[in-house]
Amino acid sequence: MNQASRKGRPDIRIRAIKAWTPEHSQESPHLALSTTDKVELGRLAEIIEYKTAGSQILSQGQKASFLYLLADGVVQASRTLNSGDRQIVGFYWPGDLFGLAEESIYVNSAEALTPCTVYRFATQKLEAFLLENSNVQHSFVIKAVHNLRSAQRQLIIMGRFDIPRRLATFLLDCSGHEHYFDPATHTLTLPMTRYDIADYLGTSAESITRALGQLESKHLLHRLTARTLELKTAEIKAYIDFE
Amino acid sequence: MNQASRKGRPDIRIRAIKAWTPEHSQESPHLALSTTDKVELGRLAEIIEYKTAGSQILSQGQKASFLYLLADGVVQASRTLNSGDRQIVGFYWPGDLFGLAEESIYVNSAEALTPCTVYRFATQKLEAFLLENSNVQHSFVIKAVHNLRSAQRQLIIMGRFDIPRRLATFLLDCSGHEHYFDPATHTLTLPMTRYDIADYLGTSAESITRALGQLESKHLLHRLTARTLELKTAEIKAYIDFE
DNA sequence: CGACGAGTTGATACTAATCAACCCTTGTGG
DNA sequence: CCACAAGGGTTGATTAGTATCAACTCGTCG
Repeated sequence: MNQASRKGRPDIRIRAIKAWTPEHSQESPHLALSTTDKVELGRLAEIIEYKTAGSQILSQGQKASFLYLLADGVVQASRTLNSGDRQIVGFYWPGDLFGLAEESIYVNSAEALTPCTVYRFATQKLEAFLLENSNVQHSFVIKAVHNLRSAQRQLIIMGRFDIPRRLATFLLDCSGHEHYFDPATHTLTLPMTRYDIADYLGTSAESITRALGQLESKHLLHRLTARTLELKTAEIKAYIDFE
Repeated sequence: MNQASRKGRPDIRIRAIKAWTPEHSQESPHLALSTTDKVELGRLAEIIEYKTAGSQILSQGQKASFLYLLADGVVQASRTLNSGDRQIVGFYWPGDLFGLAEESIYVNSAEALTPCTVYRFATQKLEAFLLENSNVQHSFVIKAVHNLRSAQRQLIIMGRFDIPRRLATFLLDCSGHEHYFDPATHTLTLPMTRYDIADYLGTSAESITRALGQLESKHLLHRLTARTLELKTAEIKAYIDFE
Protein backbone atom coordinates (compact mmCIF):
# COMPACT_ATOMS: atom_id res chain seq x y z
CA MET A 1 0.00 0.00 0.00
CA ASN A 2 2.78 2.35 0.90
CA GLN A 3 5.79 1.95 -1.30
CA ALA A 4 7.50 5.19 -0.30
CA SER A 5 8.21 4.19 3.27
CA ARG A 6 8.64 0.51 2.71
CA LYS A 7 12.36 0.96 2.70
CA GLY A 8 14.66 3.87 3.54
CA ARG A 9 13.65 7.51 3.79
CA PRO A 10 10.65 8.77 1.90
CA ASP A 11 11.23 11.77 -0.32
CA ILE A 12 10.82 15.26 1.10
CA ARG A 13 8.16 16.92 -1.04
CA ILE A 14 6.16 20.04 -0.35
CA ARG A 15 2.90 20.32 -2.26
CA ALA A 16 1.90 23.87 -3.23
CA ILE A 17 0.86 26.12 -6.08
CA LYS A 18 2.82 29.36 -6.21
CA ALA A 19 1.19 32.72 -5.72
CA TRP A 20 3.27 35.31 -7.50
CA THR A 21 4.97 33.20 -10.15
CA PRO A 22 3.17 31.75 -13.13
CA GLU A 23 3.82 28.03 -13.54
CA HIS A 24 3.54 27.24 -17.18
CA SER A 25 4.39 23.59 -16.75
CA GLN A 26 1.85 20.81 -16.42
CA GLU A 27 3.88 19.21 -13.67
CA SER A 28 2.66 18.01 -10.34
CA PRO A 29 2.37 20.80 -7.80
CA HIS A 30 5.50 20.09 -5.78
CA LEU A 31 7.94 22.83 -4.92
CA ALA A 32 11.39 22.48 -6.36
CA LEU A 33 13.83 21.92 -3.51
CA SER A 34 17.45 21.28 -4.42
CA THR A 35 18.93 17.92 -3.49
CA THR A 36 21.27 19.50 -0.97
CA ASP A 37 18.39 21.38 0.62
CA LYS A 38 16.48 18.14 0.91
CA VAL A 39 19.44 16.42 2.50
CA GLU A 40 19.98 19.20 5.02
CA LEU A 41 16.29 19.42 5.83
CA GLY A 42 16.25 15.66 6.25
CA ARG A 43 19.05 15.92 8.81
CA LEU A 44 16.90 18.26 10.89
CA ALA A 45 14.00 15.87 10.96
CA GLU A 46 13.05 12.67 12.65
CA ILE A 47 10.95 10.19 10.70
CA ILE A 48 8.01 8.87 12.64
CA GLU A 49 5.56 6.22 11.59
CA TYR A 50 2.08 5.93 12.97
CA LYS A 51 1.22 2.31 12.32
CA THR A 52 -2.48 2.43 13.02
CA ALA A 53 -5.30 4.59 11.76
CA GLY A 54 -6.71 6.77 14.50
CA SER A 55 -3.36 7.62 16.12
CA GLN A 56 -3.36 11.00 17.81
CA ILE A 57 -0.30 12.88 16.52
CA LEU A 58 -0.74 16.09 18.49
CA SER A 59 -3.41 17.80 20.59
CA GLN A 60 -4.72 21.35 20.78
CA GLY A 61 -3.40 23.21 23.81
CA GLN A 62 -0.14 21.25 23.95
CA LYS A 63 3.24 22.96 23.85
CA ALA A 64 4.14 23.14 20.17
CA SER A 65 7.71 21.93 19.79
CA PHE A 66 7.42 20.37 16.36
CA LEU A 67 6.23 21.07 12.86
CA TYR A 68 5.19 18.05 10.80
CA LEU A 69 5.59 17.28 7.12
CA LEU A 70 3.38 14.44 5.96
CA ALA A 71 5.28 11.97 3.81
CA ASP A 72 2.62 9.32 3.48
CA GLY A 73 -0.98 8.76 4.59
CA VAL A 74 -3.85 11.08 5.43
CA VAL A 75 -4.17 13.26 8.53
CA GLN A 76 -7.03 15.42 9.77
CA ALA A 77 -6.66 18.57 11.87
CA SER A 78 -9.56 19.46 14.12
CA ARG A 79 -10.56 21.81 16.87
CA THR A 80 -12.96 20.88 19.64
CA LEU A 81 -15.02 23.63 21.20
CA ASN A 82 -16.35 24.03 24.71
CA SER A 83 -19.72 22.90 23.47
CA GLY A 84 -18.20 19.58 22.45
CA ASP A 85 -18.67 20.41 18.78
CA ARG A 86 -15.76 19.49 16.60
CA GLN A 87 -14.71 21.36 13.48
CA ILE A 88 -12.24 19.72 11.15
CA VAL A 89 -10.17 22.52 9.67
CA GLY A 90 -8.43 20.44 7.05
CA PHE A 91 -7.32 17.11 5.71
CA TYR A 92 -3.63 16.71 4.98
CA TRP A 93 -2.19 14.60 2.19
CA PRO A 94 1.42 13.72 1.35
CA GLY A 95 3.48 16.90 0.93
CA ASP A 96 1.42 18.93 3.40
CA LEU A 97 2.67 20.64 6.56
CA PHE A 98 0.69 20.53 9.79
CA GLY A 99 1.09 21.43 13.44
CA LEU A 100 -0.10 25.05 13.36
CA ALA A 101 0.60 26.93 16.58
CA GLU A 102 -0.05 30.27 18.23
CA GLU A 103 2.55 31.47 20.70
CA SER A 104 4.02 27.97 20.93
CA ILE A 105 0.69 26.26 21.59
CA TYR A 106 -0.97 23.98 19.06
CA VAL A 107 -4.29 25.45 17.98
CA ASN A 108 -5.65 22.19 16.52
CA SER A 109 -5.38 18.47 17.13
CA ALA A 110 -4.07 16.16 14.42
CA GLU A 111 -5.09 12.56 13.98
CA ALA A 112 -3.93 9.91 11.50
CA LEU A 113 -6.78 8.64 9.33
CA THR A 114 -4.57 5.95 7.83
CA PRO A 115 -1.18 4.58 8.80
CA CYS A 116 1.16 7.53 8.29
CA THR A 117 4.77 8.49 7.87
CA VAL A 118 5.82 11.99 8.88
CA TYR A 119 8.91 14.13 9.10
CA ARG A 120 9.01 15.87 12.45
CA PHE A 121 10.99 19.12 12.75
CA ALA A 122 11.93 20.74 16.04
CA THR A 123 10.58 24.25 15.50
CA GLN A 124 13.57 25.94 17.13
CA LYS A 125 16.08 24.19 14.89
CA LEU A 126 13.85 24.61 11.86
CA GLU A 127 13.41 28.34 12.39
CA ALA A 128 17.16 28.81 12.72
CA PHE A 129 17.73 26.73 9.60
CA LEU A 130 15.19 28.70 7.57
CA LEU A 131 16.78 32.00 8.57
CA GLU A 132 20.06 30.70 7.15
CA ASN A 133 18.51 29.20 4.03
CA SER A 134 16.49 31.82 2.26
CA ASN A 135 15.41 29.66 -0.61
CA VAL A 136 14.05 26.95 1.67
CA GLN A 137 12.31 29.58 3.75
CA HIS A 138 10.87 30.84 0.49
CA SER A 139 9.31 27.43 -0.09
CA PHE A 140 7.73 27.64 3.33
CA VAL A 141 6.25 31.05 2.51
CA ILE A 142 4.77 29.63 -0.66
CA LYS A 143 3.34 26.68 1.25
CA ALA A 144 1.81 28.93 3.91
CA VAL A 145 0.24 31.16 1.26
CA HIS A 146 -1.04 28.09 -0.57
CA ASN A 147 -2.72 26.90 2.62
CA LEU A 148 -4.18 30.34 3.14
CA ARG A 149 -5.76 30.24 -0.30
CA SER A 150 -7.18 26.79 0.44
CA ALA A 151 -8.71 28.03 3.67
CA GLN A 152 -10.24 31.03 1.90
CA ARG A 153 -11.66 28.76 -0.77
CA GLN A 154 -13.18 26.60 1.94
CA LEU A 155 -14.67 29.74 3.49
CA ILE A 156 -16.42 30.50 0.21
CA ILE A 157 -17.74 26.95 0.05
CA MET A 158 -19.02 27.10 3.64
CA GLY A 159 -20.51 30.53 3.16
CA ARG A 160 -22.29 30.11 -0.15
CA PHE A 161 -22.87 26.42 -0.95
CA ASP A 162 -25.62 24.11 0.24
CA ILE A 163 -24.67 20.69 1.59
CA PRO A 164 -24.80 18.73 -1.67
CA ARG A 165 -22.50 21.22 -3.37
CA ARG A 166 -20.14 21.30 -0.40
CA LEU A 167 -19.92 17.54 -0.58
CA ALA A 168 -19.41 17.55 -4.35
CA THR A 169 -16.53 20.01 -3.95
CA PHE A 170 -15.02 17.90 -1.23
CA LEU A 171 -15.18 14.72 -3.30
CA LEU A 172 -13.48 16.46 -6.21
CA ASP A 173 -10.73 17.65 -3.87
CA CYS A 174 -10.23 14.10 -2.68
CA SER A 175 -10.08 12.84 -6.25
CA GLY A 176 -6.97 14.96 -6.75
CA HIS A 177 -4.92 12.61 -4.59
CA GLU A 178 -3.57 9.66 -6.46
CA HIS A 179 -3.37 7.14 -3.68
CA TYR A 180 -7.11 7.34 -3.12
CA PHE A 181 -8.49 7.94 -6.60
CA ASP A 182 -8.04 5.68 -9.58
CA PRO A 183 -8.57 7.77 -12.74
CA ALA A 184 -8.96 4.61 -14.84
CA THR A 185 -12.03 3.37 -12.97
CA HIS A 186 -13.00 6.82 -11.56
CA THR A 187 -13.10 5.20 -8.16
CA LEU A 188 -12.52 7.19 -4.99
CA THR A 189 -11.71 5.42 -1.75
CA LEU A 190 -12.53 7.61 1.21
CA PRO A 191 -10.19 7.34 4.19
CA MET A 192 -12.60 9.12 6.55
CA THR A 193 -16.03 8.50 8.04
CA ARG A 194 -19.28 10.37 7.37
CA TYR A 195 -18.84 12.02 10.73
CA ASP A 196 -15.41 13.35 9.72
CA ILE A 197 -16.75 14.71 6.45
CA ALA A 198 -19.69 16.27 8.30
CA ASP A 199 -17.41 17.94 10.83
CA TYR A 200 -15.34 19.30 7.96
CA LEU A 201 -18.31 20.65 5.97
CA GLY A 202 -20.13 22.08 8.97
CA THR A 203 -23.04 19.66 8.89
CA SER A 204 -24.17 16.28 10.25
CA ALA A 205 -23.42 12.72 9.20
CA GLU A 206 -27.08 12.21 8.29
CA SER A 207 -26.96 15.16 5.92
CA ILE A 208 -23.86 13.73 4.28
CA THR A 209 -25.72 10.50 3.60
CA ARG A 210 -28.67 12.37 2.18
CA ALA A 211 -26.45 14.61 0.05
CA LEU A 212 -24.75 11.50 -1.33
CA GLY A 213 -28.20 10.22 -2.19
CA GLN A 214 -29.04 13.43 -4.01
CA LEU A 215 -25.81 13.40 -6.02
CA GLU A 216 -26.38 9.75 -6.85
CA SER A 217 -29.93 10.37 -8.03
CA LYS A 218 -28.53 13.10 -10.30
CA HIS A 219 -26.11 10.47 -11.69
CA LEU A 220 -23.06 12.41 -10.60
CA LEU A 221 -21.69 9.44 -8.69
CA HIS A 222 -22.45 5.86 -7.77
CA ARG A 223 -21.96 4.23 -4.38
CA LEU A 224 -20.07 0.95 -4.78
CA THR A 225 -19.65 0.52 -1.04
CA ALA A 226 -20.00 3.09 1.72
CA ARG A 227 -16.38 4.13 1.33
CA THR A 228 -15.83 3.63 -2.39
CA LEU A 229 -17.49 5.92 -4.90
CA GLU A 230 -17.48 6.01 -8.65
CA LEU A 231 -17.28 9.70 -9.60
CA LYS A 232 -18.28 11.43 -12.81
CA THR A 233 -15.76 14.21 -12.31
CA ALA A 234 -16.69 16.30 -15.35
CA GLU A 235 -20.39 16.28 -14.48
CA ILE A 236 -19.60 17.08 -10.85
CA LYS A 237 -17.51 20.08 -11.91
CA ALA A 238 -20.38 21.34 -14.02
CA TYR A 239 -22.76 20.80 -11.12
CA ILE A 240 -20.61 22.77 -8.70
CA ASP A 241 -20.03 25.61 -11.16
CA PHE A 242 -17.45 27.30 -8.97
CA GLU A 243 -16.56 30.94 -9.71
CA MET B 1 -9.27 61.44 10.95
CA ASN B 2 -6.06 60.05 9.60
CA GLN B 3 -3.06 61.47 11.34
CA ALA B 4 -0.59 58.86 10.09
CA SER B 5 -0.75 59.95 6.48
CA ARG B 6 -1.41 63.59 7.01
CA LYS B 7 2.23 64.31 6.50
CA GLY B 8 5.17 62.25 5.27
CA ARG B 9 5.31 58.48 5.12
CA PRO B 10 3.21 56.39 7.43
CA ASP B 11 5.05 53.79 9.45
CA ILE B 12 5.55 50.32 8.03
CA ARG B 13 3.94 47.94 10.49
CA ILE B 14 2.97 44.32 10.06
CA ARG B 15 0.32 43.06 12.44
CA ALA B 16 0.68 39.40 13.44
CA ILE B 17 0.88 37.00 16.36
CA LYS B 18 3.76 34.57 16.09
CA ALA B 19 3.22 30.86 15.79
CA TRP B 20 6.17 29.02 17.23
CA THR B 21 7.59 31.67 19.54
CA PRO B 22 5.97 32.58 22.83
CA GLU B 23 5.43 36.30 23.22
CA HIS B 24 5.45 37.07 26.87
CA SER B 25 4.98 40.77 26.41
CA GLN B 26 1.64 42.54 26.51
CA GLU B 27 2.59 44.69 23.57
CA SER B 28 0.55 45.36 20.51
CA PRO B 29 0.81 42.57 17.97
CA HIS B 30 3.19 44.19 15.51
CA LEU B 31 6.22 42.36 14.23
CA ALA B 32 9.58 43.81 15.12
CA LEU B 33 11.23 45.07 11.95
CA SER B 34 14.53 46.87 12.31
CA THR B 35 14.70 50.50 11.25
CA THR B 36 17.00 49.70 8.36
CA ASP B 37 14.66 46.95 7.17
CA LYS B 38 11.79 49.40 7.26
CA VAL B 39 13.75 51.94 5.29
CA GLU B 40 14.76 49.42 2.64
CA LEU B 41 11.25 48.01 2.41
CA GLY B 42 9.96 51.54 2.08
CA ARG B 43 12.25 52.14 -0.86
CA LEU B 44 10.67 49.19 -2.67
CA ALA B 45 7.18 50.51 -2.22
CA GLU B 46 5.00 53.20 -3.64
CA ILE B 47 2.56 54.91 -1.35
CA ILE B 48 -0.93 55.17 -2.76
CA GLU B 49 -3.89 56.93 -1.29
CA TYR B 50 -7.45 56.05 -2.11
CA LYS B 51 -9.32 59.21 -1.23
CA THR B 52 -12.85 57.89 -1.37
CA ALA B 53 -14.59 54.98 0.26
CA GLY B 54 -15.63 52.39 -2.30
CA SER B 55 -12.49 52.61 -4.42
CA GLN B 56 -11.66 49.37 -6.18
CA ILE B 57 -8.01 48.59 -5.43
CA LEU B 58 -7.69 45.37 -7.39
CA SER B 59 -9.97 42.83 -9.09
CA GLN B 60 -10.07 39.05 -9.18
CA GLY B 61 -8.71 37.63 -12.41
CA GLN B 62 -6.32 40.53 -13.01
CA LYS B 63 -2.61 40.00 -13.47
CA ALA B 64 -1.13 40.24 -9.97
CA SER B 65 1.87 42.52 -10.12
CA PHE B 66 1.64 44.00 -6.65
CA LEU B 67 1.29 43.04 -3.03
CA TYR B 68 -0.32 45.61 -0.76
CA LEU B 69 0.38 46.57 2.83
CA LEU B 70 -2.40 48.59 4.40
CA ALA B 71 -1.10 51.60 6.31
CA ASP B 72 -4.39 53.26 7.10
CA GLY B 73 -8.08 52.59 6.56
CA VAL B 74 -10.16 49.44 6.13
CA VAL B 75 -10.25 47.19 3.06
CA GLN B 76 -12.40 44.19 2.21
CA ALA B 77 -11.38 41.28 0.01
CA SER B 78 -14.16 39.44 -1.78
CA ARG B 79 -14.77 36.81 -4.39
CA THR B 80 -17.73 36.87 -6.74
CA LEU B 81 -19.03 33.54 -8.03
CA ASN B 82 -20.68 32.64 -11.31
CA SER B 83 -24.00 32.67 -9.52
CA GLY B 84 -23.46 36.33 -8.67
CA ASP B 85 -23.08 35.48 -5.00
CA ARG B 86 -20.30 37.35 -3.27
CA GLN B 87 -18.25 36.00 -0.40
CA ILE B 88 -16.11 38.41 1.55
CA VAL B 89 -13.04 36.47 2.63
CA GLY B 90 -11.68 39.07 4.99
CA PHE B 91 -11.51 42.61 6.23
CA TYR B 92 -8.09 44.19 6.39
CA TRP B 93 -6.97 46.73 8.97
CA PRO B 94 -3.75 48.75 9.27
CA GLY B 95 -0.75 46.43 9.29
CA ASP B 96 -2.41 43.77 7.10
CA LEU B 97 -1.19 42.47 3.76
CA PHE B 98 -3.57 41.85 0.88
CA GLY B 99 -3.50 41.02 -2.81
CA LEU B 100 -3.42 37.23 -2.65
CA ALA B 101 -2.67 35.59 -5.99
CA GLU B 102 -2.47 32.18 -7.60
CA GLU B 103 -0.02 31.80 -10.45
CA SER B 104 0.19 35.59 -10.81
CA ILE B 105 -3.57 36.11 -10.93
CA TYR B 106 -5.46 37.80 -8.11
CA VAL B 107 -7.93 35.37 -6.57
CA ASN B 108 -10.01 38.07 -4.84
CA SER B 109 -11.04 41.65 -5.38
CA ALA B 110 -10.13 44.33 -2.86
CA GLU B 111 -12.16 47.44 -2.16
CA ALA B 112 -11.56 50.37 0.17
CA LEU B 113 -14.29 50.71 2.79
CA THR B 114 -12.86 54.02 4.00
CA PRO B 115 -10.28 56.37 2.56
CA CYS B 116 -7.08 54.35 2.61
CA THR B 117 -3.32 54.61 2.45
CA VAL B 118 -1.39 51.62 1.20
CA TYR B 119 2.16 50.57 0.45
CA ARG B 120 2.29 48.87 -2.91
CA PHE B 121 5.13 46.42 -3.61
CA ALA B 122 6.03 45.11 -7.05
CA THR B 123 5.99 41.37 -6.39
CA GLN B 124 9.08 40.69 -8.50
CA LYS B 125 11.18 43.21 -6.64
CA LEU B 126 9.71 42.17 -3.32
CA GLU B 127 10.43 38.49 -3.87
CA ALA B 128 14.02 39.25 -4.79
CA PHE B 129 14.39 41.47 -1.74
CA LEU B 130 12.94 38.84 0.59
CA LEU B 131 15.34 36.19 -0.71
CA GLU B 132 18.21 38.51 0.21
CA ASN B 133 16.75 39.53 3.58
CA SER B 134 16.00 36.43 5.55
CA ASN B 135 14.73 38.21 8.62
CA VAL B 136 12.23 40.27 6.65
CA GLN B 137 11.12 37.17 4.79
CA HIS B 138 10.69 35.60 8.20
CA SER B 139 8.24 38.34 9.11
CA PHE B 140 6.29 37.54 5.98
CA VAL B 141 6.14 33.86 6.93
CA ILE B 142 4.79 34.81 10.33
CA LYS B 143 2.21 37.09 8.73
CA ALA B 144 1.09 34.40 6.30
CA VAL B 145 0.76 31.86 9.10
CA HIS B 146 -1.14 34.40 11.17
CA ASN B 147 -3.58 34.90 8.32
CA LEU B 148 -3.92 31.15 7.93
CA ARG B 149 -4.89 30.84 11.58
CA SER B 150 -7.45 33.63 11.17
CA ALA B 151 -8.97 31.87 8.18
CA GLN B 152 -9.18 28.58 10.08
CA ARG B 153 -10.80 30.34 13.00
CA GLN B 154 -13.35 31.83 10.61
CA LEU B 155 -13.98 28.34 9.24
CA ILE B 156 -14.86 27.15 12.74
CA ILE B 157 -17.20 30.08 13.18
CA MET B 158 -18.91 29.44 9.85
CA GLY B 159 -19.13 25.73 10.45
CA ARG B 160 -20.40 25.64 14.00
CA PHE B 161 -22.02 28.96 14.99
CA ASP B 162 -25.51 30.24 14.29
CA ILE B 163 -25.94 33.72 12.89
CA PRO B 164 -26.17 35.65 16.18
CA ARG B 165 -22.96 34.07 17.43
CA ARG B 166 -21.19 34.67 14.14
CA LEU B 167 -22.17 38.31 14.38
CA ALA B 168 -21.11 38.57 18.02
CA THR B 169 -17.69 37.16 17.13
CA PHE B 170 -17.37 39.57 14.26
CA LEU B 171 -18.22 42.58 16.40
CA LEU B 172 -15.63 41.56 18.99
CA ASP B 173 -13.04 41.25 16.22
CA CYS B 174 -13.89 44.75 15.05
CA SER B 175 -13.59 46.09 18.58
CA GLY B 176 -9.94 45.09 18.54
CA HIS B 177 -9.12 47.92 16.15
CA GLU B 178 -8.50 51.20 17.86
CA HIS B 179 -9.56 53.60 15.16
CA TYR B 180 -13.07 52.18 15.16
CA PHE B 181 -13.62 51.25 18.79
CA ASP B 182 -13.48 53.60 21.73
CA PRO B 183 -12.81 51.55 24.87
CA ALA B 184 -13.87 54.47 27.09
CA THR B 185 -17.43 54.59 25.75
CA HIS B 186 -17.44 50.99 24.44
CA THR B 187 -18.58 52.41 21.13
CA LEU B 188 -17.89 50.61 17.87
CA THR B 189 -18.20 52.47 14.58
CA LEU B 190 -18.74 50.05 11.72
CA PRO B 191 -17.11 51.00 8.42
CA MET B 192 -19.14 48.46 6.43
CA THR B 193 -22.78 47.88 5.50
CA ARG B 194 -25.10 45.09 6.62
CA TYR B 195 -24.66 43.57 3.18
CA ASP B 196 -20.89 43.47 3.62
CA ILE B 197 -21.21 41.82 7.02
CA ALA B 198 -23.73 39.34 5.62
CA ASP B 199 -21.45 38.42 2.73
CA TYR B 200 -18.65 37.89 5.21
CA LEU B 201 -20.66 35.71 7.60
CA GLY B 202 -22.37 33.70 4.89
CA THR B 203 -25.86 35.04 5.46
CA SER B 204 -28.22 37.84 4.38
CA ALA B 205 -28.49 41.49 5.39
CA GLU B 206 -31.94 40.82 6.86
CA SER B 207 -30.50 38.12 9.09
CA ILE B 208 -27.81 40.53 10.28
CA THR B 209 -30.47 43.02 11.31
CA ARG B 210 -32.43 40.31 13.11
CA ALA B 211 -29.31 38.99 14.82
CA LEU B 212 -28.50 42.52 16.01
CA GLY B 213 -32.00 42.64 17.43
CA GLN B 214 -31.47 39.37 19.28
CA LEU B 215 -28.16 40.50 20.75
CA GLU B 216 -29.73 43.80 21.76
CA SER B 217 -32.67 42.09 23.46
CA LYS B 218 -30.15 40.01 25.41
CA HIS B 219 -28.52 43.31 26.49
CA LEU B 220 -25.19 42.43 24.87
CA LEU B 221 -25.18 45.63 22.87
CA HIS B 222 -27.17 48.76 22.15
CA ARG B 223 -27.75 50.37 18.77
CA LEU B 224 -26.99 54.09 18.97
CA THR B 225 -27.32 54.53 15.22
CA ALA B 226 -27.24 51.94 12.46
CA ARG B 227 -23.46 52.11 12.28
CA THR B 228 -22.53 52.85 15.90
CA LEU B 229 -22.95 50.21 18.56
CA GLU B 230 -22.33 50.23 22.26
CA LEU B 231 -20.82 46.83 23.08
CA LYS B 232 -20.70 44.95 26.37
CA THR B 233 -17.53 43.13 25.42
CA ALA B 234 -17.26 40.91 28.50
CA GLU B 235 -20.85 39.71 28.19
CA ILE B 236 -20.42 39.12 24.48
CA LYS B 237 -17.34 37.00 25.13
CA ALA B 238 -19.30 34.92 27.62
CA TYR B 239 -22.15 34.59 25.14
CA ILE B 240 -19.89 33.36 22.38
CA ASP B 241 -18.06 30.93 24.64
CA PHE B 242 -15.43 30.11 22.04
CA GLU B 243 -13.34 26.95 22.61
C1' DC C 1 -21.26 -15.43 17.23
C1' DG C 2 -21.92 -11.16 19.41
C1' DA C 3 -20.94 -6.36 19.83
C1' DC C 4 -19.97 -2.00 18.50
C1' DG C 5 -19.33 1.73 15.41
C1' DA C 6 -20.56 3.26 10.85
C1' DG C 7 -24.10 4.08 7.74
C1' DT C 8 -28.86 4.77 6.40
C1' DT C 9 -33.73 6.11 6.64
C1' DG C 10 -37.86 8.42 8.45
C1' DA C 11 -40.46 11.96 11.16
C1' DT C 12 -40.38 16.35 13.15
C1' DA C 13 -38.78 21.00 14.56
C1' DC C 14 -36.46 25.03 13.73
C1' DT C 15 -33.24 28.26 11.75
C1' DA C 16 -32.57 31.28 8.28
C1' DA C 17 -33.37 32.32 3.15
C1' DT C 18 -36.37 34.70 0.31
C1' DC C 19 -39.68 38.06 -1.19
C1' DA C 20 -42.09 42.18 -0.35
C1' DA C 21 -43.04 46.42 1.65
C1' DC C 22 -41.66 50.20 3.98
C1' DC C 23 -38.72 53.72 6.59
C1' DC C 24 -34.67 56.46 7.12
C1' DT C 25 -30.53 58.90 5.79
C1' DT C 26 -27.70 61.11 2.57
C1' DG C 27 -26.45 63.54 -1.24
C1' DT C 28 -27.53 65.87 -5.52
C1' DG C 29 -29.57 68.96 -8.71
C1' DG C 30 -33.18 72.17 -9.76
C1' DC D 1 -32.99 75.62 0.17
C1' DC D 2 -35.93 72.13 -0.83
C1' DA D 3 -37.36 67.93 -3.47
C1' DC D 4 -36.40 63.83 -4.95
C1' DA D 5 -33.68 59.79 -5.85
C1' DA D 6 -30.97 56.04 -4.32
C1' DG D 7 -29.17 53.04 -1.31
C1' DG D 8 -28.99 51.32 3.39
C1' DG D 9 -31.64 49.50 7.00
C1' DT D 10 -35.70 47.34 9.13
C1' DT D 11 -39.85 44.49 9.59
C1' DG D 12 -43.24 40.91 8.33
C1' DA D 13 -44.91 36.59 5.97
C1' DT D 14 -43.78 32.52 3.83
C1' DT D 15 -40.90 28.73 2.46
C1' DA D 16 -36.95 25.76 2.04
C1' DG D 17 -33.12 23.45 3.81
C1' DT D 18 -31.17 21.06 7.29
C1' DA D 19 -30.58 19.87 12.30
C1' DT D 20 -32.13 16.68 15.45
C1' DC D 21 -33.92 12.48 17.37
C1' DA D 22 -35.03 7.77 16.87
C1' DA D 23 -34.90 3.39 14.91
C1' DC D 24 -32.84 0.23 12.27
C1' DT D 25 -29.25 -2.19 9.12
C1' DC D 26 -24.76 -3.27 7.73
C1' DG D 27 -20.01 -4.49 8.16
C1' DT D 28 -16.06 -5.60 10.74
C1' DC D 29 -13.35 -7.29 14.36
C1' DG D 30 -12.38 -9.74 18.52
